[in-house]
Formats: sequence, C-alpha cells, structure tokens
Amino acid sequence: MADLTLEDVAKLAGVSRSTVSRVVNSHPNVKDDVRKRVLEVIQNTGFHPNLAARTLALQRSWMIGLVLPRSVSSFFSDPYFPRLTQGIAQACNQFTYTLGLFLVDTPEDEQTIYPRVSRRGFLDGLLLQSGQIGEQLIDRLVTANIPFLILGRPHHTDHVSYIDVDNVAAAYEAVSHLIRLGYQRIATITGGTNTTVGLDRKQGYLKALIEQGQSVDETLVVEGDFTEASGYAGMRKLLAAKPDAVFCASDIMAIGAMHAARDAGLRLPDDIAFVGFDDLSLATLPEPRLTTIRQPIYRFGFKAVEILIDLIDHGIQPPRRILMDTEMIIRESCGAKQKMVIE
Amino acid sequence: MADLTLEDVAKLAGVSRSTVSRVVNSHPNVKDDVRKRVLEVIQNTGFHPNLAARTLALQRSWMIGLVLPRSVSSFFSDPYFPRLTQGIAQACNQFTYTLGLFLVDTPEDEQTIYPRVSRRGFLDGLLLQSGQIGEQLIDRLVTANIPFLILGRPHHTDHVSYIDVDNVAAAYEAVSHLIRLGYQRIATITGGTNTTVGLDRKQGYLKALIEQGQSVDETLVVEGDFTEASGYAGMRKLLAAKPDAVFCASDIMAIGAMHAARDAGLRLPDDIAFVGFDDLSLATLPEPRLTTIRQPIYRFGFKAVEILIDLIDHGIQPPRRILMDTEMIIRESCGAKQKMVIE
DNA sequence: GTGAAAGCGCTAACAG
DNA sequence: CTGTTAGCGCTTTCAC
Repeated sequence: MADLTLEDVAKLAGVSRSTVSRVVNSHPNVKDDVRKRVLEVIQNTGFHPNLAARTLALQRSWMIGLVLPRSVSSFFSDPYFPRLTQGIAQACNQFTYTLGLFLVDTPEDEQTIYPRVSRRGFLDGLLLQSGQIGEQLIDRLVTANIPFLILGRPHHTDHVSYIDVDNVAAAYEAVSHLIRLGYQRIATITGGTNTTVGLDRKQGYLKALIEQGQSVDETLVVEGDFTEASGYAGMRKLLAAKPDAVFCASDIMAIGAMHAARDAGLRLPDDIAFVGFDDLSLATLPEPRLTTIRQPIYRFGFKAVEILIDLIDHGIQPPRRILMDTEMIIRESCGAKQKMVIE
Repeated sequence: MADLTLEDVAKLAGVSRSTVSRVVNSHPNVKDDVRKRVLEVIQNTGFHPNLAARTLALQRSWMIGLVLPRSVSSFFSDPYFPRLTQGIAQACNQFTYTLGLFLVDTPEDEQTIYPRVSRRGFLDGLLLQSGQIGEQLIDRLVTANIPFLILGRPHHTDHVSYIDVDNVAAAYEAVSHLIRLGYQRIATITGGTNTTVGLDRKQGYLKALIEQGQSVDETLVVEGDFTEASGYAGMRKLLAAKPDAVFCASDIMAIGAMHAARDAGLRLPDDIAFVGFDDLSLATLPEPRLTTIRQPIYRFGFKAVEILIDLIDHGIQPPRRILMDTEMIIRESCGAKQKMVIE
C-alpha cells in the first residue's frame, strides 16, 4: 500500500518515471495538466519517495548528526544538553533536515562512533559537541572531508569551524557586576579545567579582577566539574577563605554551593552572594533565585544548524568561527536588589 | 579518500565486488587467505560501506525514529524526556541502531511529520511518545504497515503495541504509604487529565483511598499539568481544604506545591507531607528532599528499543503490551523519617 | 569458493 | 515538454 514506487505512480498517471520525478521535485518543465494529473495520483495513493534511493542518487540525505561525547551523559542532569538538543531539533525541522542523535557513552561507543557517523551519503554533516573525546575523531573527519561544526571552542585544533558563546566576556560581565556591587572577596568555583568552557569562564573571572584592580587570591579559586556535588564540595573548601561572593561556572554548581553555604550557617545573599551561569530551568528554583548569565541556547542551536548547512552547501573552507553574545539576568542571589533598597 | 566503493576495494584486493561484500558481511563462503587479504585492504583504506546503498538493497536501514509530540517540548524543563531520550539512545548504541530524533513542535511540524517519518527504507521502525497528537498519525502508520511502539499507554487505540510503567499501581503504593503513616486528609495534584499518565496516577490515588477506607473528598483533588507553576497554583487551591499530605503526579509539580505551602507559612513535612513522582534529578533538590516513585527509565528505554526491534524482526502481530514496575523511594518529605524517630 | 549480472528506487543527462 | 537510459553502491541469486 505504501510501498509504491515512482514507476507505479507513473503507470497510474500514464506518464514516464522521469515526469513523476520532475513533479515530485517541482521541476518547471512539466505541462500544467500533466502535473495536475500526476499530483492527483500522488495524493490518492499517498506516495512518498524512498529516501534511501534518493540519497543514493543524489549523494545527499538531508540528515545531519549531533554527537554528544561521553562527558556529556552525566551532564544530562544539567538541563543544558537537553535544551541544546531541542534547539537543534527545532532548527532541523525548520530546514527540513532530519536529526540523528549519537550519544557517545561508553569507551566502546567511542570506538564505534566514527564508522557509524562517517558513512558517506548517510549523513550530510555533523554537529560535534566539544569535550573529552574528539581529537582523533576530528582528524578523521577532516581527512574524510565530512562537513562538521564544533559546538564550543575546541582545545587545540585550529583549522575547524566552531560556534560558541563568548564565555570569557560573559564571566567578565558577571564578575564585574559583583565588583560593582562592592564585594571584596569574590571567589569562583570553576567548571572542569580540562574543558574549554571551564577554562574560558575562569579566565573571564581573572580578567575582571585584574583589570578592575582586585588582587587574585588563589584560595578563592576552586575547581569544580559542572556537577551539583562539585559545587557543594567547592563551597566547603572555600569557606575557610571567607568569600563574600561566589561566581559559579554553572547554575547547578551554584545550587550545590548555596546548599553548602546555608549548611554552614550563612545567610543568602546577605552573608554571601552567588552568581551562576546558564539560566536554564534551574535558576529560579533556589531561594534566593539565581542571578546568572543567560545562554542564548535556542539561537545557538538554530545558528549551529544554519552554519552546518552552509558548510554542506558551500564547502568547508574557510572555517567559520562564531561567538555569540550572552545576557546577564539579575535576580536576588547576587544581593543587587537588597543593596538597591538599602542605599 | 574516504569515497571508496566496494568496487575499489575489490580492485585493490584483486577480487570481485561480491567477494568483498561477503567479507564485509562475514559470509562463510570465502577462503581464509582471500578473506585476510581483503580485510587488510579494508583496514588500510578505511573503507566503510555506504549506508544508503545498503539500505536500498536490503530495505533495512538499522535506523529507528523517536517521535516526541508537541506537548513535550514544554516538558523539556522536566528531566523526564531528556532521560528517556538518553536511555533510548544508549540502547540504540548497544543494538547498533541509529536514532533519528523528531521533536514535533509546531502544528506545522505535526503536518509534516508523517511524510518525514514514513519514507520506507529510511526508518525501520518508530518509537512514539503518547500524547496530544498521534491518533491520525497512528492510523496512518498502521495502514502503512510501519512497525511502531507507543511509549505510554494510548488513550483509545487498541490494536497497537505499547510499553508503559504501571502508573496506577505506583500511585496506589505512594498513597498507601501516606495512609500507613497516619495521614487523614490526603490530597492530590493530578497531571493533565487529558493524558493517560495523569488519569492513571489519579486512579491509583482514588483506588488506594477507597480500598483502604478513606472517603474521597473532592476538594482534595485538583488538576495540574505537570508544570511547576501548576503545582504551585494547585497547592494554593488546596490550602482551604487543609490537607495534611499531598500526592503530586510529578516531582516538578511537588516542588511547585512545596513552594506554595511554605509561602503559606506551613512547615514541611510537619504541617504537610509531600510525595512526588519520577525521581529523576529533581527529587533531591528541595528541602526536605522528596519521597517519590522512581521511574525505571533506563530499563524502560532499553526495553522499548528491544521490543521495537522485535516488532521489526518478527512482525507487528500480535501487539505487545508491557507494563513496568516502579519503586518507591522514601526520603524526608513524607514525614516517614520523623515519625519513626518519634514513635 | 568466486565472479557476473540483475535489481533496490531514484535522479539527471541526453535525445527527441 | 517528455521518455529513454545510465548510473548512485550495495546485496544476492545464479552459474561456473
């Protein structure tokens, strides 16, 4: 019933296979009445062209892959990746691309990912979340000439296209805000410093302190790994150094840190202020609600797909490099509201 | 470089295309030394068969689709769907299937979903989240003879395969637990009662009360829609009826409800106890931590893929119906811990 | 065991 | 404008 071919439709409409193909692809060279007749048959039979065949003939599948590397699976407790995926999926809908999802989870998956992803004609291109793995994968993709775009700024690799938010600028803005509010001992709980995001946000923190005349106190810098637990642990370590404000590299870490601060008997935000990073669903849950940096995640996903398609259509050279702007969202956790009332 | 074909490999190995194909598919009828030679060439050249071609020849793509209907996109703030997706993706990895993700977001997407998903030879089967849309889609899939499995118990449709958790039994268990703890006025904030999940959990609540001799008070039943906001609003409505415990149909609603209770000056869990549903990442965030029903989500996703593959391999008749067990996780929000200490 | 040849369903020159 | 024909890269009878 649904297993019709172009040939079947052609027979039913009394034309040749090519004509039907032209109609399907809205090629201009078809007489109006013929087109109408064919369209009717298609309508009545519910014919849809077989994608595998079309892909084979055209060397184009209108399907792209999203690869989320290992580190990520544990990140699924953080809403970042779901939202990113959602944004990308929506963009794919708009461009009528199909999205293949590749979650690289075990070291085994890591081994099998390249073959699964590289089969020519199957995927037109790839969105690759930067992270733990990838370097060898990237090399292979480059030599295989497969269009791809890195999500996040890659570590070392240089001749590739990527899209990222401007983490340095964002962290700089967040910390500047705290400085402006008069905090003197601003700490940070960083993201994993084996990741570019973690590094960039830390750099923004340092840059703000230095440029604005606060000295950097090493005891005010502790490393986390983007998990709530690491936020909690990080805050416990910071306690001794008596910070009056903490810039956390993610909201979920901020939530962990706030727990720890409260457990230590501190009042929020009076005794200690917090700023997070992400502003996905989590930021409004804690009490006080988090001041944070909003990720432009929907636009990010959309732009990523757009650029990947550009890479596919117009070639991968020169590499595209995109940095997107963020926005600071001021709520109660930074103490700004109280201060404004008091002053 | 990576654009090798079977033919190329054949030439390099000095054999015919068929032989290489046999080697690639580990067909027995190949002499050992020939096989070895061919394998070497494959190794050296990094050849991978073109999936589109193979799909066309075999009428099998080893790719399945996951369709999440409209209602879901707003649900992405709830960790349920991300986790489900993750579980399914991992299962796909294990079975070496590729996962296509279809987020049906706008009414427009709803229109285009069938053609995108039905193209024969492109997807071997479909996982369909039950929800708002779907009835017409389901009909079309049935007549098109495409293997699919509904995630969640479908409303009306009857001759289809589905997998769900046993929501009635789970809610029954949760409410029974509250009864056992001695609560007298147990309320519920339901999920959307236009969804089977919402209905089933409500039914479990009612069943427990009735079977265990508590009368059902209509003022203790309010309807939510699985969002935090609806939890908050629901609790505000319940306040007048003075419940001493509330069974919420999801953790995120429980969090909203707890906020509302606290805003009304109630102490948790002393003045009012809460039980949620899901036990994904959210349950341990609030203070007190949530007693809840744990969704066996990883097993669920895995089982879903397994059954879909069974449907693909062994035919879609008879329809498979699976209900999975849940587990109650007791934390502080239900008051069980205090009670045990006091008694 | 191995190769030749047909065919999966579609697109795209190429003739007419 | 329309039909014929030759692939796209792989699997799979069918001979040998």
